[in-house]
Amino acid sequence: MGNKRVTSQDVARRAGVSRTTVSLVLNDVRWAQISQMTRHRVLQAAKELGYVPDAAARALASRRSQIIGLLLTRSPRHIASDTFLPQSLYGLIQVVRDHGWRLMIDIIEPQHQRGAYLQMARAKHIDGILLSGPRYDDEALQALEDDGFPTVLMGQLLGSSFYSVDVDNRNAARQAVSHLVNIGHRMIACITNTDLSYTAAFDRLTGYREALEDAAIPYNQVLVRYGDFDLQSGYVQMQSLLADEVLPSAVFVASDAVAMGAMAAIRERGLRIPQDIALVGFDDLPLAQFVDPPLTTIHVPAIELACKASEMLLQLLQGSPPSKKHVILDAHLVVRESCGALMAHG
Amino acid sequence: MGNKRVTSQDVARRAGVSRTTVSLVLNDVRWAQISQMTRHRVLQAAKELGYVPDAAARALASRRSQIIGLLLTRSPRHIASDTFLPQSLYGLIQVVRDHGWRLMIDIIEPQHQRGAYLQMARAKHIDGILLSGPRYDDEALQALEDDGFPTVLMGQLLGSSFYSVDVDNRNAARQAVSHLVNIGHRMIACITNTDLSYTAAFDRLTGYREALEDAAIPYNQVLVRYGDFDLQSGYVQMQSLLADEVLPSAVFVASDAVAMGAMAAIRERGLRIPQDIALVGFDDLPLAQFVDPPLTTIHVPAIELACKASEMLLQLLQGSPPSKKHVILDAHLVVRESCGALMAHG
DNA sequence: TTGTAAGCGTTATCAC
DNA sequence: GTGATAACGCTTACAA
Repeated sequence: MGNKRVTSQDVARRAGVSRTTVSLVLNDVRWAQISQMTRHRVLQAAKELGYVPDAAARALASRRSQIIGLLLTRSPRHIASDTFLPQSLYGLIQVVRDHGWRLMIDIIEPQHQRGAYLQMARAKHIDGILLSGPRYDDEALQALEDDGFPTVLMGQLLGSSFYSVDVDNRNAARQAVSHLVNIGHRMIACITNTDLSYTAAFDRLTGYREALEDAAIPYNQVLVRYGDFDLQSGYVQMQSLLADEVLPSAVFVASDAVAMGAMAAIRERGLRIPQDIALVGFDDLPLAQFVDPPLTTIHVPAIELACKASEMLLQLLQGSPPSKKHVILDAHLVVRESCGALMAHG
Repeated sequence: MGNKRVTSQDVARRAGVSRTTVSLVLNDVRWAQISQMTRHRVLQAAKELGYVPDAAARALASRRSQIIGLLLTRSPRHIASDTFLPQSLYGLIQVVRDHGWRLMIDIIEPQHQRGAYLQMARAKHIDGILLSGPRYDDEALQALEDDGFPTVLMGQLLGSSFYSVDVDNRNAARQAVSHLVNIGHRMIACITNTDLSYTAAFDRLTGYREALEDAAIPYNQVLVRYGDFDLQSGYVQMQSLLADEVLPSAVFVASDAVAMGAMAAIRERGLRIPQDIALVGFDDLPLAQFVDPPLTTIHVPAIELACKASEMLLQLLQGSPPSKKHVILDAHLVVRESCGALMAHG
C-alpha cells in the first residue's frame, strides 16, 4: 500500500516525540526512563504505521548486525549428503530466532577461500561465528583467533582458545569398539568418517585404537579405511575391505551415513549383518533405527549440540561469557541389531 | 594487529584519490571509466590495508543487502529429518556465493509468524526470497505478492504470479503408480509425503488418483494415509495400513524418507519387499539406492532445482527477469528393486 | 577521468 | 524524561 518507506522519523512525528525517544522505546533501553504514556504513544504509532526498523541503518549505527554466521567447513558436495546438517539447523534456527537474531549460512571449502571467515567477519556482516567441523590444518582459523572474533566451535580443536561444544569422540568410539570386543570380535576393521584432518575423524580413529589396545589386540593398519562423509564412500571402502584375503568379523564405521553405504556393499557381497559381519556406526541419525538391521551406533545429541553452541555464542555476544569454555555433551552407545549377540567362539 | 577499522577513506588516502574513485573501482562500475593506473593503485592500496567494505554501510547507502533469504515453510521439527534440505543448500550456496551474494536462512512455521516474510523483507535484511514448500493456505504469501517483493518459489502455487521452479509432481506420481499397475498391481495404497495443504503433497496424491483412473481402478480412500515428512510418520502410517483386514499389494509413498519408515514397518511385520508388498518412493534421496532393497522411486533433481531457483532470483534482482515464469524440471522414475518384476497373476 | 557533497536511517552522547 | 546533533561508512548525483 503505502509506498514510501516508513522511518523512525515518521513514527516520531506521529507520536509527537523525537526520534531519540522512538529509538529508546523500541529498543527497550532500561536506564532511559520513559513515561508510560509516551511509551504507549510511540508503540501505538509504530504499529499503526507498520514501522519496521531498517536493518542496515541499525547495524551501521550500532555496529552490530544481529546476525550469526554458520560456517560449514566441508566441500560443497559433502553438504549434499550431510544427513546430520538438518538436525543442526533445527537447533540453531530455533535458538537464534528466539533471541531475535538471524542466521547466515556459508560453506568454507577446505582448499579455497581460506580467508572467507575474515571476509564475513571484517565486513561486519556477522557478529559471531558458529564453526562446524573444525580441522587441524586450517590456518585461517588462526587469524580468527588472533582477531578475537567471537566464535564457538561445533567440534573441538585442542590447544585453541575457542569456545567449543562437542561430544567426546575418542571415548565414544572406544566404547563402540569395546562393545564389539566384548561380544567376541577380534578382527575389527575401521572405516573413518572422513580424512584425519578433521578433528572428529582423528579422535574417533584414536578411540578405535585405544579400544584395541585395551583388549590387547594389535592395531593393524590393513584393517583401516578412510571414508569421506557420504554413502558412496562407505560403499567403496567396504568393498575394498571385502576384497582382502581375510575378512574382518566386525567393522566400526565412524559415521552412520558411511555405515549405510557399507551395509549395501556387505549385502551385495551376499554376506549377512550381523551374522557374517557386525557393524557399529556413529551419529545415530534418525534413520539408524529404521534400516535393516537397525544400526547399533553412538548416539550424538545433534540438536542439543547445536542449541548449546548457539546459546554459548549468544551469551558471548551479549557480554556474558559462558562459564565453561569447552562443553562436552554425552554420547553413548545405542545397541540395536547390527552387532548381534555374543559371538560363537572360534 | 591494526585495531582501528580500515575505511574506504584510508584506502583513498593511500592511493591518493577520493573515496568516490575507490568506490567506483571496487564496485567495478562499468560506465565510470577509470584509468588503468588509478585502478591499479586503488586495488593495491586496498589489498595492502586489508580493506573490507562494511556490509551495513554499503547496504544502507545502496539500498540493497546482497542477501537472499531462504525461507523454509515447515515446522522446525520437520527440518531435523529433512534429508532433502542438504541437497538444496548445496545448490543454493554455490550459486549465491558465485554471484557474490549471501544466504540467510529462516524457518516459517505454518501456524505462527505469518508475517515473518514481511518482517525480513521490510527490514530490508534481504533483497529477495527463495521460498521452499509453498502452501495453499498461506495468507502471508499474498502480502508478499502484493508488495511485489522479488520471490521465487521452490515448488508451485497455481494461480499466483510468483516465479517458480518445480517438477511436475502430478505426472511423476502418476508415472510411479502406473508402473505399479503395469507390473500387475491393483490393490495400491498411498502414503502422502505430508498433509495436503502443501502443494506438492496435493499434486502427488492427484497423480496417484489419475493413474488409478487410467487403469480403471476405483479410488479407495481406505487405502490412503497421510505422512508427515519424517521416517516415523511413514512407519506409523504403514503400520496402520498393515492393520487393515485386507492388505495392499503395493504402496506408493510420496517421499523417500517416509518410505524408509514404511519399509521398517513392513519388515517388522515379517513381510518381504517386494514379494509381499511392493514400494515406490519419491525424491530419490542419495540414500535410496543404498537401502535394502534399493528403492524404486521418482528422481527429483534436487540440486538442479535449487540452482535454477537461485539463478532465477538473482536474475530478477539484477534487473533481467527470467523469460519463463514457471520452470518445470524433469522428474522420472528410477526402477530399482523395491517393486520386483512382473507379478504373478491372481 | 576524478572529486565534492548530500544523503541512507539508525544509534549514542550530551544537554536541558 | 526528552530532544538536538553528531557519528556510522558507504554510494551516487552532479560538478569539475
